Amino acid sequence: MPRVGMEPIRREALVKATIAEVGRKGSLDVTVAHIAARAGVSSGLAHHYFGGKEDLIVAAMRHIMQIYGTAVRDELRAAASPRARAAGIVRASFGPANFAPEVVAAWLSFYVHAQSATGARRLLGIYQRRLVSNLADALRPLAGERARDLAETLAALIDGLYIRHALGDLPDGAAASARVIGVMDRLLEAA
Amino acid sequence: MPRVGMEPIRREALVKATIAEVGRKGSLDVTVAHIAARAGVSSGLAHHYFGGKEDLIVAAMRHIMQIYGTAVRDELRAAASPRARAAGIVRASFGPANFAPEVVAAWLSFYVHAQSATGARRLLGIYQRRLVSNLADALRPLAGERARDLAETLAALIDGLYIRHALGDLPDGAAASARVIGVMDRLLEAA
Amino acid sequence: MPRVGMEPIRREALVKATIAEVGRKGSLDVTVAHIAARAGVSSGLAHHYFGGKEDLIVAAMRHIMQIYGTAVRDELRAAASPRARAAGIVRASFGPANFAPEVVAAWLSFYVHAQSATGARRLLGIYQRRLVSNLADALRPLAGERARDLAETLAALIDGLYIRHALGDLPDGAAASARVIGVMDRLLEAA
Amino acid sequence: MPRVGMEPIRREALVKATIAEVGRKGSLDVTVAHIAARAGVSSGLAHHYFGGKEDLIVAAMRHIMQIYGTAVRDELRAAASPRARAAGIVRASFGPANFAPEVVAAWLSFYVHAQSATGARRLLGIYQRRLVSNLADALRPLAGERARDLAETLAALIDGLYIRHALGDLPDGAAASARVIGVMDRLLEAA
DNA sequence: AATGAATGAGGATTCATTCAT
DNA sequence: GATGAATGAATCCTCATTCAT
Repeated sequence: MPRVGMEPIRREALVKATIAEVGRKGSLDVTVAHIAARAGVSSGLAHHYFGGKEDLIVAAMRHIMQIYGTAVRDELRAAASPRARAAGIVRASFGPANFAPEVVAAWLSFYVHAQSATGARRLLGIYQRRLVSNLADALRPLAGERARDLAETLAALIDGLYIRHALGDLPDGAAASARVIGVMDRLLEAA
Repeated sequence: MPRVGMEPIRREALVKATIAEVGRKGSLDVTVAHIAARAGVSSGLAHHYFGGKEDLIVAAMRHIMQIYGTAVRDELRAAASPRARAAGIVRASFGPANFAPEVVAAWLSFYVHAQSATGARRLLGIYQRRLVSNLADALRPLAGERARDLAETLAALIDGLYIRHALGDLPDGAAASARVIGVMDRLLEAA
Repeated sequence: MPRVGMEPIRREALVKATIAEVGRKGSLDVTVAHIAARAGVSSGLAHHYFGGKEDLIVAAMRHIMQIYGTAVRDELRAAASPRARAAGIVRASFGPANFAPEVVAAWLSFYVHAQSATGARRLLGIYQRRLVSNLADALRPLAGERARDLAETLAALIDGLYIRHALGDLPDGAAASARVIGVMDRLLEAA
Repeated sequence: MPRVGMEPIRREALVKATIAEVGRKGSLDVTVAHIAARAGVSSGLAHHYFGGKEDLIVAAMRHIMQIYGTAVRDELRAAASPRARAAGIVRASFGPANFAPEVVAAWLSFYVHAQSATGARRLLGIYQRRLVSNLADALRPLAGERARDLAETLAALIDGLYIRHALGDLPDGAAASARVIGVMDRLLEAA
């Protein structure tokens, strides 16, 4: 029963279904048919709106990154000091929206996918550079020219905790945040 | 022309071909036929020896982990102090055998695969726990009961640098080692 | 913005778009969506007016045949002698309206389609019989009872030159006409 | 039940099944599954041996052309005079192997396909040029420098009669041959 | 009159796996 | 010990067609 103005609704439903499906399966070996079914539409519609599976994947990545970007912005807005800004970025990385098991699983799948797909790689590169430069900007007042180096270390640590979370290791986002912030504090003191 | 005693030779060739192929492609979307061709045998033989693709994948993971295990043991044998032992483990992680681009790419693929395949997950769990306990053991004389926590942090940092390397970020293994060891030293001082 | 009296306009636009699209592609593997887009309407409208793709194809064939029929009538009207009448029919076959590359490509596609579609076959049969009887009528004063046979030969020759034109062989319509008329003259003399 | 040395047998069976299927349907809208079923194998095998549908089509064209080429060679070998050579080529074109309804239908489909597929077009170009030059060579002793022109006319006439046969017009190959040879004779006299 | 949302059947293609030799 | 012939399930994608608005 076609109604007008459905496009944005369908697109969003499909993107969310993609993330959910990839997250549940823990890999990109997911069929368009399943995604479409989960979104409550036919597989044909997924192709109609996105052109193909790859585009759907990329759209899902973009969506996940947008969620993360929003979380970062919210944390930054609420932060009063440089340290609070850095800590906020870390907390955003492990916030509920980002650190839900299926989202983490999807993230990890996208990382691997980026190794072979150009579009995905570009997208991920943007995210990674932004994470590092956000962190470096926040740390500059505290660490000066060491800020960049510190930011890179923290970014890597965040990614590493993500991986381990995806494989079922770590307890929760709060613990992960605390660990990264703890390391940050000690590395700042060590200067 | 079949000859006797070929089994171990074929098995190794297939395992190495699997790693090479997965590393080159950057994903497990690799055909048994390609792997077999690279190993110079028929695809039927791969099944004959390994039972199926999944088992071949697991064997390849095991092989990569053995290489890593050997590198760690070599480093530990040569180390004189607790700090040298910890640093050795880190260096083993980023040594040439482990940090070759295709090996890193394969590692990452295996990580994702472990999200959905039980056998792979179990194997990876063993590796991760061993890495952490190796590190913790080495650090105990220096950090006491904080050793475990520190080891977990360093393990996550190592994994994070791996990921970023896989996506083309970091320069080389030496730099990665230096970064981790630097963080380790400062965290030890901070106590 | 729907307006009244649009039907004939839409129909013609769709028919012309069909010919153009089939001609461009060189086959009936053309989507209704493409045709509709070229005609500046939605694909739904094409079905609304024609019922289905097949009917659209048949309408396009009919249109092409009408163009040809008009060209023949014009030539016949201007012809003074029997020979001029026959030559006129030939010239009409290779006139600009019929011998444009895309029209020739469409013709050929329709020929093949007629092998499997009844409606198309019937339509094409009408055209072929008319071509032959037009030619035979024109030639009767010159060739008597041999007229029919001669007409069949010339009709086949015309079709053959069409095919070769469609595949990029022949220079232009004038040369094709000249060739057929030359053959005709010699066959008439040979009596 | 795999046996060794099946490849040539399967290839031929698939090629013949392709011609039969295309001929029966009168178009290239034929599924690989149907072709494979007719050849008594799975659809996967068709891809295994030919790579894809298009390659299968091209192989079928090549096969049809080889049959024709053989028929021409046989006729030429048996011909004593220039005229007999030319007549032989014509007869080969309408011989039983070439003029069977399904073969003619396949030919016509290939003609159309050649409009859009490069490989098919190239192949058909070779056939067409060979037909013309074979004819021209045969006619040279009789028609001198008019041989080429005459050959082109006869080639077009042959193609035209093929089309009309495909659409159910003409009685049989003998009649078609007689018509072409008759035209040839009269055009030769007319010099 | 016209749209475009939506479907779903159908088809090419890939590939792990099996098995006779 | 080794091959490669063969299968068939699985999946992506296309597209004619329908229908509510």
